[in-house]
Amino acid sequence: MTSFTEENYLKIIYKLSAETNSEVSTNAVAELTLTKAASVSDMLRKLSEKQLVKYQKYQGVRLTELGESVALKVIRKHRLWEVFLVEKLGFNWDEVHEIAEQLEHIDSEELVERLDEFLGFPKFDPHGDPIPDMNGLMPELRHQCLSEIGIGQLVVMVGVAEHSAAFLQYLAKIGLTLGSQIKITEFNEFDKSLSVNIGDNLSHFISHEVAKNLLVESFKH
Amino acid sequence: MTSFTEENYLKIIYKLSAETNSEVSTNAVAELTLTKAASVSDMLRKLSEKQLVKYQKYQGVRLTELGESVALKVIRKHRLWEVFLVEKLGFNWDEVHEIAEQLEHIDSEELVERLDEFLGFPKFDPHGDPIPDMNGLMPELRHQCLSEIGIGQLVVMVGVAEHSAAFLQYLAKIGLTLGSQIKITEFNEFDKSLSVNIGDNLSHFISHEVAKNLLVESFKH
DNA sequence: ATATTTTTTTAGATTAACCTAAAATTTATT
DNA sequence: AATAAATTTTAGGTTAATCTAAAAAAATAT
Repeated sequence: MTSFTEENYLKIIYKLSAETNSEVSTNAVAELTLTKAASVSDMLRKLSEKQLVKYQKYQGVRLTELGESVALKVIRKHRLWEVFLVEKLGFNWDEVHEIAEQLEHIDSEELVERLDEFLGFPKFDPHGDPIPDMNGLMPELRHQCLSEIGIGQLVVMVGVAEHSAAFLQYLAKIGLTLGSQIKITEFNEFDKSLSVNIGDNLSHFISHEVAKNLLVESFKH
Repeated sequence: MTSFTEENYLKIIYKLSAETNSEVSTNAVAELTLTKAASVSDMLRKLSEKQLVKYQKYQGVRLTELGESVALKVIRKHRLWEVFLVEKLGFNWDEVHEIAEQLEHIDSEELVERLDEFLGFPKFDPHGDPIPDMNGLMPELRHQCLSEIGIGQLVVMVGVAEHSAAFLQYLAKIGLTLGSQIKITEFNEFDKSLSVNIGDNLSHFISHEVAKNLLVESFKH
């Protein structure tokens, strides 16, 4: 029904319009699909014919309900496979993206639902990203960026807003993983950098750039 | 390096030449790839340029060492994923083929080796087919067809020579699975049909057609 | 040994997904 | 508001994998 390539376009349009909450530009799609704008134009016309997107020439694109449900199914598969790779096969969280990019296109509803059950119906993937259910419903999120948290507050790391292997490896190196407890001990006005306690003892310096990409929730005992 | 399609051709050429132990004909390949002979000719020329097969026009095709190693890697992945689907996700043995046909093309050595370990380094898939190791080495086989076994001998079912869902479901229905103990109690000359005891009690009629497709080993206590 | 049939290959098209270069449209700047 | 700049689309081409129809080679039968 939908090809590997079409699914990638839908997934990327979904992500871009989730960020901006409005029409997505041809160039933005071209950048993430690693193709040229001309190719994107072609594909948008085709996806539009298939009722997967709403597309007006020169006016950007957005997903239809149908397109969104396809995108969410791909995202569901991607995140479930990431859980499998980390929880069952012992991969690190910075090693699973490329493999999941392939696995997300395996076409079998039965497989997805059995995998979900096998994994214990996880609500979040190894990066803290929410896993939509079979109807495309996302678990509720109430995270904030670490950069928005005040001094003294105790929070728990629940996700990352940036997924590059380099960033993920850096976090692992300084002892930050999902579930880590963080308390801000110092805030430096001039560069917005932070000093934090990670867990009980480790004290660490965290740049604003990093803090912006750390998703946290207030600690619940 | 090798495309999805190329891998399928190599896999099919491997299977056909394992059966006949000689050059494989264009038509035979066309039948299994569900394409036309003309398409196969094209692809064989291409695979030949890539040193994956040895191909002389009008003289059939066989795999090179390189081609065989690619084919064996695909077969390894197919069979490991089948074990995963049955052992971990609870699929029946007649439901896994199509899904494994997709999973076998996922490209990650690391994934295959970790999956192998996760599954406990199985030597056979859910149909009793041998799983080549990472170097393409197959576990040794010493099975016979049930049709070659004499009256009174106690054997264990270790595989099937036919993989259709219909056949597999039939076996499940009469209580035959890998590991079943079988003793032939009667042989009927005129149609070569058998009466057998399955396990301790079940007595069953088995046609020659079915017996030919049941792989057994003599029972070891 | 020649003729017929079958198999295989070549020639020429098609489709999906991409490309470059040129044209059209929108956005930004004076 | 008119022009310049940026973005987007169209036009025309390429590649991988397929097809049909016709030609060539091999196998079979008289």
